[in-house]
Amino acid sequence: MFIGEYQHNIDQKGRLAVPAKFRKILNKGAVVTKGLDDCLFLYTTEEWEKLAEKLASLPISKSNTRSFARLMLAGAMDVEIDKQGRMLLPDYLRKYASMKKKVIIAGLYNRLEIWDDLKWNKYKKGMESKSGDIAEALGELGV
Amino acid sequence: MFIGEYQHNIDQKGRLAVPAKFRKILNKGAVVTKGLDDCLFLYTTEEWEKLAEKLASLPISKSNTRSFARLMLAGAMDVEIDKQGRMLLPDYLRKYASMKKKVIIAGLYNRLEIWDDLKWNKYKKGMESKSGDIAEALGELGV
DNA sequence: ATGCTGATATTCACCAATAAACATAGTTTT
DNA sequence: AAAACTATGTTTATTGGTGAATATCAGCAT
Repeated sequence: MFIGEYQHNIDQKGRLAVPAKFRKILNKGAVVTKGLDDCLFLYTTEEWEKLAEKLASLPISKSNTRSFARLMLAGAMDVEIDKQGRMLLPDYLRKYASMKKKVIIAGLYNRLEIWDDLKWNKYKKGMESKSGDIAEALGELGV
Repeated sequence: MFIGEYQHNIDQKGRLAVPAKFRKILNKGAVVTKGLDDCLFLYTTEEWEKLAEKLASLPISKSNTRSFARLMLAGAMDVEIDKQGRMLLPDYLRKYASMKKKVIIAGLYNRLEIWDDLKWNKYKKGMESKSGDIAEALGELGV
């Protein structure tokens, strides 16, 4: 499904061109929402509905699951891909993820993540320095 | 499956010709990922799917599994073998493995590894001098 | 050796995707 | 109603990916 890392620009009107290879699948409908680590999550409508149900069924008694569900559910917005393959990112989401112009679109199998490019690169640097742990984790997954 | 060591060149557009004997099997689709020791891993789509499913099913609520999945999934890219037997390596992966032009393609049974030739030769030298220790370690594994 | 075959390397030309500027229609404001 | 603004759509230029053609090289057979 979604895979890879892509760099794209947001235009003056707040529109973002999605990588050409993902357009077909996203044309049926997509949902953007506030993600974790200051990025945005983008799901197909289908995937989103699965997730939304899970979120809605979380125990409302626990304060942290409650706020996590709120973040994702209340922050969500359905977006359309226009004829040129762009989607309009609402202002409040662009602000949430502190996006200026250059953004990174990252494929994470069942979702896309949209990052401000500076944040992405910082995050990645931090991660790659820990690659020793990764080797071990890979072992556990049977690679 | 994959076996042998081959030296190939990356062309101006970032394309790499894969050894002719592997084309047939890779034609169905392949995935390149960030490997260990600054090289790239190349899997058949089939092999990759197994891993990706596992990664995607990790809980997104935990910060370290989240970043691990990000690194592996976003770091991967699905590639196609064109009619001339070449595949396009995305910029960010070539940078990751610090590849210029000459690269080594090494068969490791269920995956291919792609190395910058300089790194490969350094690495190999280091290994060969340690081969005594390695032999002992193998003994412990019962080989 | 010579010529043949298949594989790799390199170059050029074309087409599709992206970025950016511009145009239009529909709303809101005064 | 006119001006300004917003959202959406269109056009163009540039970039980069894709395909085709040619050249080079190695292995093999005659």
